Amino acid sequence: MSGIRILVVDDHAIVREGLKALLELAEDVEVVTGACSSKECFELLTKSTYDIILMDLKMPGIDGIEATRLIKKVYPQIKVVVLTNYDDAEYVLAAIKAGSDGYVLKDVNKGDLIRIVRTVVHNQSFIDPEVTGKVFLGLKEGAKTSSDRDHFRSILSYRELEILSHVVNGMANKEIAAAVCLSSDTVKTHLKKIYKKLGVGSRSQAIKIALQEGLVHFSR
Amino acid sequence: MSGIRILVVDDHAIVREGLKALLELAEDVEVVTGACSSKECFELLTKSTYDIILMDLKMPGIDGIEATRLIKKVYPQIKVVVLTNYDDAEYVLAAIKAGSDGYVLKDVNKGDLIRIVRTVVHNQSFIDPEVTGKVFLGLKEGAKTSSDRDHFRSILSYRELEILSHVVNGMANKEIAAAVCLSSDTVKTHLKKIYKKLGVGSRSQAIKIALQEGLVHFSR
DNA sequence: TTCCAGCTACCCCTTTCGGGTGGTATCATT
DNA sequence: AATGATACCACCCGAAAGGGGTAGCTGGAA
Repeated sequence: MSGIRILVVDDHAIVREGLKALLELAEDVEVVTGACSSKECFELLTKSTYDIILMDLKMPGIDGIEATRLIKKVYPQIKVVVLTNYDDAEYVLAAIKAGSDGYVLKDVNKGDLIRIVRTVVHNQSFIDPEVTGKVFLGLKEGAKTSSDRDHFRSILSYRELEILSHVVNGMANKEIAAAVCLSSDTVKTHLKKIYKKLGVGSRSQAIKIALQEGLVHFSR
Repeated sequence: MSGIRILVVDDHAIVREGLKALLELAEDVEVVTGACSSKECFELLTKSTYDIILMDLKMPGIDGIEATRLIKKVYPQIKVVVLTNYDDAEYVLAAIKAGSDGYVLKDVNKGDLIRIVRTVVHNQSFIDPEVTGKVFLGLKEGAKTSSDRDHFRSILSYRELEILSHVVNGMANKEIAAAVCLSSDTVKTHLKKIYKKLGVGSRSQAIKIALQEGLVHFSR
């Protein structure tokens, strides 16, 4: 049988060429072609056929999600694996809804990547374990365009967010108490709840989550 | 004459392996090694020597600017080329101030990349034409840029930055001690110095400064 | 009505942090 | 030989933070 025909779509030449070099090390890979944009990708698809497409998300013009949707509409038999830096539930869900057959973070190692390509070509979809947790969280909260951010927003009360924002901005409990006119004991009580809700055990971990999820921001 | 010894520092295996595959196509390239972090980069530098380092900017822990500055401090003869997606004047300027010998965007094509490597190794610095315009613009816009950042960067030692990055990522002193193989008393000593240098009095304030000034980043 | 979530405040107790001081060792520079 | 910067370790002490629990007060939902 002939090998796997792969098309790499990424606006960075280094990633394209790098992936090409890597994937062609595998003996069952027949041809790897690169496209620098969704547009070029479509042009190539009219000229030749491929078994699988590795698709970047962030690209000038039509992005990877949109491109995936269009490809699966016209060529449903071609597998599309999204290969990206972003692990937000939003992106993963969007990619899946767009019909992609896989979602892999760019920090995958090369052996895994080749295995994943083979897996997907054999009609099994694949989602990077790094992101599955986030996806399930997002799905549980409403199966809409929900993200972790919405999740945490909905479980932290206004008062808690207020206090959390002061914590993020480097204030001590006593200072927070003065700022919001509470006893510092009450601030501590709120913080205990915040930590429990965020699943952390310290101020600095709470700060990390709060900033990563965009719950609060630095106030200059 | 022996070939050019290259070290690639990037947290993405694909980029590392890709660059390696690409660069080794050149006949005058002797060895290309990959490092996934600034930390690993420093470790490799103690074991072997390189002519040139291709350095990513955005990395967990100590970032590329910081790493460049520390490398040029200890090994001024090694060339450092920043290889990144970002074309902001700020980054370019920071890279230059940190002592880098080149600044190249990741969408460079492979032929150019190899030529640039040779150019830099022969003591000529190189800035991607794509970004030079922006830099001049940025310079004209106002020399106000981020002098604070440069200030802090230059006064924190490698060890201090390493510990600070763990703090930012939510670790307690005891955990940091275990992670970097120190006594927790030593970690505390370092932290006291860090606070003094940053002009803060607590962990959370240090986190805020560190993130705002871009001294360290979250590691996923 | 009852029930619950949110907000407030206090208790006790342990661990962690931060400041201060002291010391040793290394290395490059002076 | 001396100096300064860096890294390392140790002790003390008081302050801050964190974990547990209890409890009164609201207002809205079941």
